[in-house]
Amino acid sequence: MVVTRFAPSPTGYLHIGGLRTALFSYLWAKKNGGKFVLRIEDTDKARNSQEATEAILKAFEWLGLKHDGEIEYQSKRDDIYAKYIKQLLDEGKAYKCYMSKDELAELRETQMANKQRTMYDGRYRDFDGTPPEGVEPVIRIKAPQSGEIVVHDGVKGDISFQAEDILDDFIIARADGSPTYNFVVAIDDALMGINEVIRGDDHLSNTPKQIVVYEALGFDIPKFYHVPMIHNSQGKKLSKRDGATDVMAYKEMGYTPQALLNFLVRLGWSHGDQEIFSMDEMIELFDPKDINKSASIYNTEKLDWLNSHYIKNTPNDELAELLVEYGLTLTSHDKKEILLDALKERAKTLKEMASLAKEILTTPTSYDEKAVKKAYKGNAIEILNNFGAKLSAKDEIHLPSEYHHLMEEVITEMEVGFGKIGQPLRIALLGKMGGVGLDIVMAVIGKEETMLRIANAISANS
RNA sequence: GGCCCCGUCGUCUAGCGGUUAGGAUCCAUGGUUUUCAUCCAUGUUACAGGAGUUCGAUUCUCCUCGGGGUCACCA
Repeated sequence: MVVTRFAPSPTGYLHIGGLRTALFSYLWAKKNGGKFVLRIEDTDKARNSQEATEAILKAFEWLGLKHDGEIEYQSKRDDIYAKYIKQLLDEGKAYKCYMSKDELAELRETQMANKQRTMYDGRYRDFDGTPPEGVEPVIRIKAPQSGEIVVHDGVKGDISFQAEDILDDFIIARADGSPTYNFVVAIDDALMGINEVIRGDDHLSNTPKQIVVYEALGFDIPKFYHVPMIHNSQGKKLSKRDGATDVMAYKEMGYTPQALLNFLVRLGWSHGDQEIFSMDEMIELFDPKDINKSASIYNTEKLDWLNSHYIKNTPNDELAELLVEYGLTLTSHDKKEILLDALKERAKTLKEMASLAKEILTTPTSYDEKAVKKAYKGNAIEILNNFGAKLSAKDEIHLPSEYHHLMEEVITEMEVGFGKIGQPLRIALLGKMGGVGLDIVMAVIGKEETMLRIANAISANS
């Protein structure tokens, strides 16, 4: 069975990059009928927060990503880590190092001055004398000092590291006894049965260290897939400084989960020329072997396109429900079908859609000056009056086509072009140029409101 | 700086020795539209550079250049 995981550290909101690896992991587990584990890596007490964990969960909920089983918290697993630390100590695979932080810093400076690589010199590796007073030791693991470590990566291929280039006896437990990252990930992944690790390739250089832990403990090494980073427009790793990286900000901006997920799945992964993927298709077609080797630059042009695509293809009932979040309640509006049909063709986001709807539904209180100047000349008022009179005479009028017909009657009778009625009427109804078809606007707001707006405009602009 | 990874249109990407280098997005133009948008059509734009290997390289190898990641008692 394929078991994947997403293992964020709760230091902030869920960001775009994390979501993408989470999505990949999720899809791969689902495709294989496996499990997708969510593990909160909260070993750094100073930087973690409960709110951050909740923010991540909230984002998952919005996107419809469900983890399998209970959420695992590393902070609750101290005794497990302690057990393995003791085991390594007993087996002589790890040891106590009494070097102080100051000494370490000093060593590092010397090495830097000599242009050597900075690494622990192993001075306590085989120490059996009397430990210095007043220093709480850290625990270091005995890492191989020579030889080759090969990471079999499903995205990048086999990558080999020379132990002497990158390894030293790294710390697995701090002076206060708490275990460190590279130690606990390996243990957790092994114990939780995670056999396919999909994560950002910023972890690639950590992997040899984790392999050292796997081997010291005799655990099976999982299959790794290191996904290239998402870069900002400067070509650097995407960070919080780059603006909208918080997943929930996309909800606020009016993007749908589908669009965001579809956008993200295509960032660094592809399936031929296909651009649109439903969740089912993603699950069916996703395969980490098709993940790109190179980093991609984050750019929301395509997200906008996808979002409008999904808005166009969302049933109106569903749209009406989604729009409530954006301050638009029209579940009981009798013309909501007409309104939504017109709006979904032009809005790029749900937020935009809501504000467009509000513009239509609200009686204009002011008129765009330039547009008025242009439209209210000649016999514009006369035309409006004519139209108003014809509308007033109608007992029953509901459909856009009926309003359209009425407009046609006016232009035929007065021998003018469509623009002669369209422009002044548009300003009367909406206060400005541009926007939804007038017949639709009138059908949505109804006869009374239409007549009111025409009267308002005539008195304000004649 | 050491180590590691990467390099096809502006962007997301297809390509896996022989293609007029394809699609999408963006942009531009035209058509449709009372307006704006949608929609449709058309168009501009790419194999980082240099050596090899080969009958033939975007594709394989090496070098250069460029970009990125990582080097913590953070995760």
